[in-house]
Amino acid sequence: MEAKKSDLLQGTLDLLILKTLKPGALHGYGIAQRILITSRETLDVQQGSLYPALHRLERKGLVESEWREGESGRMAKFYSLTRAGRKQLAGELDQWERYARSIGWVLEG
Amino acid sequence: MEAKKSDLLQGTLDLLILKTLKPGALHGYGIAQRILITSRETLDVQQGSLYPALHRLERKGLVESEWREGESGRMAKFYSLTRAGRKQLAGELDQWERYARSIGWVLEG
DNA sequence: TCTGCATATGTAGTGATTCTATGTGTGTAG
DNA sequence: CTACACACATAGAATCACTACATATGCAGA
Repeated sequence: MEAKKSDLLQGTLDLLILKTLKPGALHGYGIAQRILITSRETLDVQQGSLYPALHRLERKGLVESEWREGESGRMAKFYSLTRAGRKQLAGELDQWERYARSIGWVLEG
Repeated sequence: MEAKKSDLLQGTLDLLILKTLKPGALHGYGIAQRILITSRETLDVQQGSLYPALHRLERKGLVESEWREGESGRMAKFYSLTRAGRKQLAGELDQWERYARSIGWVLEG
């Protein structure tokens, strides 16, 4: 119903998630927090975007999940990269760089 | 039916078009050519994306159009930026830069 | 001549993805 | 005992780029 001021560009969320999982497993909530921090409070991933994205990535075999107890003593679903996920991350990193460079050329052009 | 490997990230097409129109009026086909050239053959805007985008921008009052004879002696619809369009362009340029920087932080983080 | 190609505009339908809004439940601090 | 941060999830709406298709013109070459 509302303005849909799309915080994230479509297609970049997967990249952010995969990159955030690279150092090690994290639960969904933690992924969003990590992205918020590393982006210096500029990228706030909404829960309604995050969880569907994680399920999508899992369905594609890029991440896998496991329920474990977190540091807070609470159960949470920890996601980690699969081998395919690491490969996908490398590809998406490259894609992003090439894309940003292309846009840059047009904006300077 | 097909893989939907989305050449362009959603939301960046308007920016590319507005930027391309900044130096002066161009017809749709010419805009796509210009983007292809300035992006060094990396961004190929499809017709099915281009024309809806132009109509969208016109409906929003960011560009205006006029049928004129082109250099080829053929009639074509020339688009040019409105004042609102120039303002929008400035905003989108800024947004893109901030967004790309944010992504960069996460990817380095 | 006529055949094809680059030019030029457009629509319909599909698919992918992010958003808002909402719902559930737990552990802890005041 | 009451908030609040944590933690997961889905439904529905909106946006937007893509494929595929339809139409038409001017010119070059066979």
